Amino acid sequence: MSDRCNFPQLLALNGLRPTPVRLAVLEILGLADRALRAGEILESLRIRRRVNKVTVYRILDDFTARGILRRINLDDRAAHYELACEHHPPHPHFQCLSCREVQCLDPVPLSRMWAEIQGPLGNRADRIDIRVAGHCHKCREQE
Amino acid sequence: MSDRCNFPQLLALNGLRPTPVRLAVLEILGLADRALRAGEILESLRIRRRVNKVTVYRILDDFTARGILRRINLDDRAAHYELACEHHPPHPHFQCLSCREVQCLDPVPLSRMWAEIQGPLGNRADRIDIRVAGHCHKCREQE
DNA sequence: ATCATATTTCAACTCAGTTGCAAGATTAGA
DNA sequence: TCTAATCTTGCAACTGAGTTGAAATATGAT
Repeated sequence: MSDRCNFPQLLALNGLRPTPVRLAVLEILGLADRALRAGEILESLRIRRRVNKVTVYRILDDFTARGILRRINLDDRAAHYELACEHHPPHPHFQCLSCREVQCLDPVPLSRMWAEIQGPLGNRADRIDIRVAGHCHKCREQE
Repeated sequence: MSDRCNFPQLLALNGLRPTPVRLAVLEILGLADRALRAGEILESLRIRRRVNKVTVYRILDDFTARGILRRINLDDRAAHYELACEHHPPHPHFQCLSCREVQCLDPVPLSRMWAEIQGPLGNRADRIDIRVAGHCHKCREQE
């Protein structure tokens, strides 16, 4: 992802200054192969620089409101975040009930999903979050 | 639901005593037409009797672990709970982004959903939570 | 009735996030 | 350049939701 998105430009398009913390948040999420918790992002940031958690929470909220990030709610108490650029469309998440690890699954078009669900006539679906809870192949082997 | 489930029997099947708090939790959820937050359940309980929140959290955790209840995570921070008896199978939830109201949608079989998603080979899906965010017909009319 | 176990309570705590306001950085205008 | 307005970050203190450990109470079995 990070190799495909121009983060300074992305920020400029949103009228935001390319500050070190903002860029670092995007880079960390760009390099991750899974959705990260705010705490994980904060930890990564602190390896490089001194950052306050409030700053990170505010950046994450702001980015989510602008559609730069997607916030996903898994079973854990903490929300997870991932990039929401065109190279990374919405997709289901798989969470293993043994090791708690999160995997991103292939995207399913919203229209097909909405047809499958047969949502109430007149309602409009803007987003469909799908969370699969189960057991990953690694944990299943160990049983 | 409540007219179809025998709560004392349900508890007995799970080796649990039919205590007033446990029964009241089930009755409250049985009468609700939507998933409730722990706080809402606690509030309802306190109309009838003096109950400690820890008791309620422990009962909700225990019931969820035993499969008597389902815990669902919507966009709000607090988890929501609903009865998980055979008369009330898992189903997608629709949450309106304008009025925040939650609607229960018709159930979709797990196997069909898992096939649709094409989850990774070797992984086993135990549960699929689907949350649709959008705009309900009532709010769309007002636009 | 006595004892073991199950259930509920209490106080204190954690974790994830939020608030208000101060301090520092950046940009635009005089 | 200096200054003011604005944007961004930091700090301390707080909230809401849930958890912990241990004590108190209730219930069931003998």
